[in-house]
Amino acid sequence: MYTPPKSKHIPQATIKRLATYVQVLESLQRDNIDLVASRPLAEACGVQGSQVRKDLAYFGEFGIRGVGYQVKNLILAITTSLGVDHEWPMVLLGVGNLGRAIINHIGFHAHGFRIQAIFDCDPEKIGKTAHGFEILPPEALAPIVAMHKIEIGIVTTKPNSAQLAADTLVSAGISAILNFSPARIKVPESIHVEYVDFFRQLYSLVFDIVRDKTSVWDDNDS
Amino acid sequence: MYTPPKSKHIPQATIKRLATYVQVLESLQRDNIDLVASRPLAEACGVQGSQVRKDLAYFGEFGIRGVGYQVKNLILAITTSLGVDHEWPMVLLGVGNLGRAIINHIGFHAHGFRIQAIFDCDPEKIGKTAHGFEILPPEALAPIVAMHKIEIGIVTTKPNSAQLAADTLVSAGISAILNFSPARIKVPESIHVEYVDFFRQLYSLVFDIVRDKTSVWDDNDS
DNA sequence: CAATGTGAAGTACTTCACAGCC
DNA sequence: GGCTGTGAAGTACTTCACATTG
Repeated sequence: MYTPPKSKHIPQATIKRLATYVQVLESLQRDNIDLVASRPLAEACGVQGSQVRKDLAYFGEFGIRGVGYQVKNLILAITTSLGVDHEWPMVLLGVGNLGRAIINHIGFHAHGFRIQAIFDCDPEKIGKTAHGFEILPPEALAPIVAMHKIEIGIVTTKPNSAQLAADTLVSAGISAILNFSPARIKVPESIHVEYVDFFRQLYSLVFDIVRDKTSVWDDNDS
Repeated sequence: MYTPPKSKHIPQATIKRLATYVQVLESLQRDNIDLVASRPLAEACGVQGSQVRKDLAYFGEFGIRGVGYQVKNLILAITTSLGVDHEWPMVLLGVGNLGRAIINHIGFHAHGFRIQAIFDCDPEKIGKTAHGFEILPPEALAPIVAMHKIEIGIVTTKPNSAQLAADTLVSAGISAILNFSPARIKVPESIHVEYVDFFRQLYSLVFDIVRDKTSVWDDNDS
């Protein structure tokens, strides 16, 4: 059951961190730890204790003063607050290497993100199967989205097909897109898009490495 | 050749955006566009024009007033500033589905990120090949890292092996880790880590979808 | 008495607005 | 005339510090 958040605006950064908290809490659960304070939880996530408490406070009071948080309770509180406490069927467009890896990604299923059907434009691929799914043509998308009330579409096409895939998803009635292709896409205001682009992170790592090296050389004047 | 940045501190967010700018600039280049102003570039990246100009200003003056930026020039200026204008050899630990997809990921090679060798702990896998690479045992890591002066390691193991993989990389002398496994890892201060975790983004999409729905119901009082 | 929940203070990032230049 | 480069103003997020409570 969904409980509305206490506060009106919640930072994007908070939502992303909450996902991390769940990840760490689940690993604590596997180790049979059922109580945790904000500080150790925060440390495992690479943030401050006060950050954890503030993030949670946007949604309610889930802790016990002087004690901490019950792991099981807190996982449920966060997943319920975010809306990830039930199944989310999804469709995937673009059955290349990356697409196949995503289809097979075990973690999805365990967290309620279930791929319902997969699609590709390539006539060579249509009709064949990948990890037990029949590869369908784009025309088959809209009825499946409607029938299963699917709201999330995954794009794993090559960059030059990403916009077409996005357009197809939008006209099929999807409301959010997870884009793995290294291309920006244009969609109506009302559609939510997230980009999974590890080049951003690789660039960031390289910059950090280079910065480290140069700061060793010139640690003299300003 | 590397030019040091004009300013001392540069926001992480700026670095990540610069990677996006390069991506969009490269697609402009493919369309034979060789001049672009901050505004249209910014729109394609989903940010403000002033943001683009400020981000670039951290590193120098690359534009022509009244005109805009030369696409080719700007790509070079950004890649040089970040240190991604030359090859970065990498190693990969964990040859499962995801690992194989990453090895085969064509974009890496095109951007100078070259996988040099791949490793796995599973005796069943060691000695076999994946996409033309022989799967090596962890013991072989340190000498290869040293020989090729490798600084970046990719972790694509299952979550319960991620810490072991990270420890192996650190003791082999790596200085940055790109972690695809859905587990937090502990490393010394001096090691840079970036997490590629699309659950964060999926959670964020779900929250946006749910928020949209509820805000339609209660658009009355505060 | 230990750890939460939270206003208030601090910091970091973004946008504005316009002078400077092509 | 149009667009860059940039201080100054604004906004958003993070951390502090402490009153509160099991």
